[in-house]
Amino acid sequence: MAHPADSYQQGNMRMKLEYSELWKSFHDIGTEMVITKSGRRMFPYCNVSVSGLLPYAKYFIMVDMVPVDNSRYKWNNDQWEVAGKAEPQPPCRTYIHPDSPGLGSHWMKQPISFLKLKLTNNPLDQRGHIILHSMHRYKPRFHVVQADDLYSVRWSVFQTFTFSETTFTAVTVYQNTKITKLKIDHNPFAKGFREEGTHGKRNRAQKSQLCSENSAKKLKSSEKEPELPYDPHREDSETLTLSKEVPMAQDEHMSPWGGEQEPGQNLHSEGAMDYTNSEQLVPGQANYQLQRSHAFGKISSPSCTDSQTDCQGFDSRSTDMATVPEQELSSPQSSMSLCSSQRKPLDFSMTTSIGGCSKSRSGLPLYSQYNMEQPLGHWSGTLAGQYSSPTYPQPHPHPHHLMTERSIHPSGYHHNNMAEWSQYSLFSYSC
DNA sequence: TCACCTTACACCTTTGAAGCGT
DNA sequence: AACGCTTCAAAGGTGTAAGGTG
Repeated sequence: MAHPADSYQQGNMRMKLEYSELWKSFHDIGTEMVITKSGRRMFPYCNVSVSGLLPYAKYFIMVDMVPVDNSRYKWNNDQWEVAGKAEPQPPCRTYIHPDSPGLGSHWMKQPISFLKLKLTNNPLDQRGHIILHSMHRYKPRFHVVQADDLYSVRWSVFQTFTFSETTFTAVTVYQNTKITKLKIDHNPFAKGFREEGTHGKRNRAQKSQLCSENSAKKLKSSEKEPELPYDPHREDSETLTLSKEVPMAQDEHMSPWGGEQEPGQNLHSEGAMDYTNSEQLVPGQANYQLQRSHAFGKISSPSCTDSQTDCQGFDSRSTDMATVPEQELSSPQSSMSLCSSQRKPLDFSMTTSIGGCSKSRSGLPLYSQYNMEQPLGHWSGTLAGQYSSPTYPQPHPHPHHLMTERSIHPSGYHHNNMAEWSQYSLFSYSC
């Protein structure tokens, strides 16, 4: 009988997307996320729960956005259609959860909220927001890295998870009115636009009256309706009360995302990847296990967070992991393969971190970053932006907070050729 | 002309400090 | 003094609409 700790050593890391029913309801229509110059939060926002971490080990939890294809889109005749080739990708930025590095027990205690993650279309952004192109499609990618500090992150194993229902089109103005309505209905900040109350903006007189009404409402706060899933401080994972209010997810083939792109067109097409990478520094076996929260279209119970049945919801229709052969999913180290096997880096914003290089058993360098004394100014701020901003606490005292830029290469953590890698660190690189 | 973007705005929630009572 | 609760104002998150840009 295996020791309980063995399960951790075997890499039973799992990730579950919270509010997946809400995500699906958006996904069925074609999720759009507004991006602004000053940065805009996502709604629905990314909220995941993880399990299988070592309780007393430290982890970084990170998110980046990867393009789902190489196309630019336009909204025409009530549907999205390809409008040409994608623009060169802006500097890839990785949002590190401000609790990082945190103990495994901390991360597993409650769902991990990325509420404060912001998206921007400003390539000169200095606040560390994730830079995207409008009218392009992206998918959030979650990384779990066991590391004590930022310095050691680069040598660590990346467990990467994606959820197909989180795919979205970045827009500056909503294109699909159904999305607008769905956002208004579910986002408390947009309550003022709900039809149940008033229609659109009120004049000042109405506002004055409203203030009085609000005061009265506060006195009756105990009668307040339960709000939709928003509270970032909620410690339980009872997000599923929501499922009563969200339309049942439709089959994937009904989704506006479906059928528009072939796997082969996807720059990140995992299906074309090489999963035989054996050169990674993996301290132990690391299974890539995509955690599905529910079977498709199935309303799960609030208590299913850690249930076994919850772990069986893998559905080839509803997850991008369908592009990965199942045997690959269960093979050791395949989690890194997902990243490392991407032969064409999409983009890499330069780094000022000190050089680092890990070596495989064969002696080949794996993942390295090179010095740049002077970062390109408009690119600075990715990681340091998080740390230097008063919004984000400094998670760990480390000299490398002095870094002005440190972006995780979106396409991988494995390069055999150091010279090849180093050139990425000089300029933004697009394939 | 058109598609897309920026900006200002009204309306809303969240947050945290101040005040008060126990 | 410490704690908990309430109140209130400021900060910040929303979608909308008008105007700007290429």
